[in-house]
Amino acid sequence: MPKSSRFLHSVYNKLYSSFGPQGWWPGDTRLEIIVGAILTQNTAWSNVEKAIANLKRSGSIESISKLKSIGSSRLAGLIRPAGYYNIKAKRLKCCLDFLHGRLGPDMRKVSSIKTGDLRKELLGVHGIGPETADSILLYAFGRPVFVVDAYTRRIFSRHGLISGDEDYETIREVFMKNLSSEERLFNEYHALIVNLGKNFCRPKARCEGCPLDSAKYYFCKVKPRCKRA
DNA sequence: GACCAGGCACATC
DNA sequence: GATGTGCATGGT
Repeated sequence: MPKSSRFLHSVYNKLYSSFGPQGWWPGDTRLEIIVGAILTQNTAWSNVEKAIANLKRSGSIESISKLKSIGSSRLAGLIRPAGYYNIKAKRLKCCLDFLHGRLGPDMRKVSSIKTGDLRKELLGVHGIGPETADSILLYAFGRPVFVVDAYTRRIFSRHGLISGDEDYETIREVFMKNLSSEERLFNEYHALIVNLGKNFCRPKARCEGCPLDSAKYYFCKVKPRCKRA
C-alpha cells in the first residue's frame, strides 16, 4: 500500500477511535441537507442552525415547491442569521430551480444520473462551487465523493501530505485515489475532519487530547503553536 | 473591537 | 491563470 494511502487510513482510524461515528450530515431531510450545504458557506454552523430553524418555523423547507414559492426578500430575511443573506437567498433560488427543473419536485430523477454527470451539472448552478457540490453529492445523494474543506486543507498540509495551496480538484484526487471509493468511508472521514478541525485546529483551540497527538504531528491553532516531540 | 467561520462569483491584472 | 475583493451574521 502506498505511503499516502497508509497515512490517510491511519489518520482515519485514529479519528474514528477517538470520536466515534459522526452520523452526518446534521439535517432531517435531503432538502434540508442541500439548503444547509449552501448556508454553511464560509459560515459557522451554529449560525446556519438558526437560519434553518427559521425556515422550519415558516414551514417553507417542507418541500422544494414551498421553498421556491417564497419571495427573495422574505427568504433573505429568514436566513439572515447565516450571514451573506442576500447572496445566499439568490444561490438557494438558483439551486431550487435546478433541483425542481432537472430532478423533479421530489428529486426522483436523481437516481438515473451518474455521479460524474451530476457533479458537472451541480457545478454549473450559480452559487454551487466544488465543496458545496461534493457535500450535496455525498450527504444528500449518497454518492461516493470526498469533500475537501478548509479544515482538510489546513490539517493535511500541516501534516505534510499536501502543500496546502493546490486547487480543490487536486486535493480531492489525493483523497479519492488513496481511499477506497465507499460512500460510508467518505461520509465519516469528512465529518471526522470537521470535528477535529473545530476542536483542535482553529484559533483558541485546546492542545490537549488531540487524537493526532504524536511525535511527527503538528496540531492546534491556525499556525502551528504546539509541536510534540 | 478584532478575528474567525464547513465558499463562491466576479473584477482586475 | 493567479490574485484580490465583496458578501454579513454571531461567537470568542
